[in-house]
Amino acid sequence: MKFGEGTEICGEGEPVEFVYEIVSGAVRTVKVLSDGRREIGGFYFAGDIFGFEDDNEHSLSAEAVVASTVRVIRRRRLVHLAADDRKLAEELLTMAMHEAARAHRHALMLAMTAQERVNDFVLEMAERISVGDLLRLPMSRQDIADYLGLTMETVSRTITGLTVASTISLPYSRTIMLRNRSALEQAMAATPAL
Amino acid sequence: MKFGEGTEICGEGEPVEFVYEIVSGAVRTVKVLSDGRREIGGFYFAGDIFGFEDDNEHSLSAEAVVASTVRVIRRRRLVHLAADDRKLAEELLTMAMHEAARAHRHALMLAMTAQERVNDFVLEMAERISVGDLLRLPMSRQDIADYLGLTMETVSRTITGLTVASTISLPYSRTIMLRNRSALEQAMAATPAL
DNA sequence: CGACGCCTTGATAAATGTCAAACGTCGTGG
DNA sequence: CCACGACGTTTGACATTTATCAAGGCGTCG
Repeated sequence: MKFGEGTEICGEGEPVEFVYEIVSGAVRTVKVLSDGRREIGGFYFAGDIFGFEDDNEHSLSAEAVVASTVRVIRRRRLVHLAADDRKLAEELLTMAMHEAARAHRHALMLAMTAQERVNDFVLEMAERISVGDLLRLPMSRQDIADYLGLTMETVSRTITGLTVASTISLPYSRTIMLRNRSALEQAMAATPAL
Repeated sequence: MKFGEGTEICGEGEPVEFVYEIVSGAVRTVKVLSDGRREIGGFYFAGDIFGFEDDNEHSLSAEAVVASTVRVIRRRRLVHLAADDRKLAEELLTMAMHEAARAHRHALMLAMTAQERVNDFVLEMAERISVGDLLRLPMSRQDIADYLGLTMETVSRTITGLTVASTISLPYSRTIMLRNRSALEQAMAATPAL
């Protein structure tokens, strides 16, 4: 199935009927609060699976960040298949644990400073969708801000700071050239304490 | 196995050899950054399972918040059993998805204001370990702060605010009487946007 | 060419963190 | 039994970070 930019793929509160695998494009999971604030739970790219939840309703809605094609699988069917296929069952478990790990990482990141969050974001995206040192972001500054729990302005200022420090360069606002990965990594205090 | 207060149950970076089920007590998962900041990934209580991760190493260490007894299970054994037991396999999957949901909720909470985080924390703990309207917290203010991404002082001030508003009362610093749950819930703007 | 949306930059305000001190509780020892 | 000391918590004054409000620039698409 295809979804245009900004289109809702599934809505918060809807029953979990399908699981989705992204063929191409990018998807964000979104929660909108009653006062208008918006939070993004995560971004998903080609090859990623989302919408696989245990509860009966989706806890977040999902929207296409850019025009995307998505493979839709019936949840019941998947669970049914897994009952007979040990390997598939293991894959599902692995996937769920990866999702948990990603959410945990997201949570830990949100407890850090704006600078660290942006650094972490750039590194995360670099791992997931960069081509060499070239990173093309499909999402807006507002999307990034809502994912990082910051404002668009703070994100923008922080990115500007990275270009000033020559850690990255920014040929277009959504294209990042990584010039100094170690500077990004090292600015992240995260270290296993001995 | 028994662990005394503050004891490490498993360390960050260690291989994932065991999975743990809490029989009694309380456990926190912890990450310490190189500059001394500490983050708490989650709290676990009697009946909860923790340490079930996919990667080869634990991403966080786990410590007993209070003296606790924990059942230790070999991870390999569990996976092996699940291969033959469809029901167990499903339970594991459900558990992993619940863990993911909890982490997602934690992340969304960290993007909110101090007031909302504390409200959410009180409600979460109320759901998990309160007896009626009486909530006895096993963890210190510092633990709460590290879980909420705030400072101890901010947590303390916010809790004081709740007592002033008669939303709760605080006979002892670690004992909370819930006087007005709806005030807590309503102060949380989280609503499915229509 | 013009208008619109997105991004950046600037000035100021609000929230939260930092540093420091006082308070209370609890356990210990006189 | 009371006094003391240690530790966790609360409170206060002030600093810093980030948000808010507002304006300007820049690129894109009609």
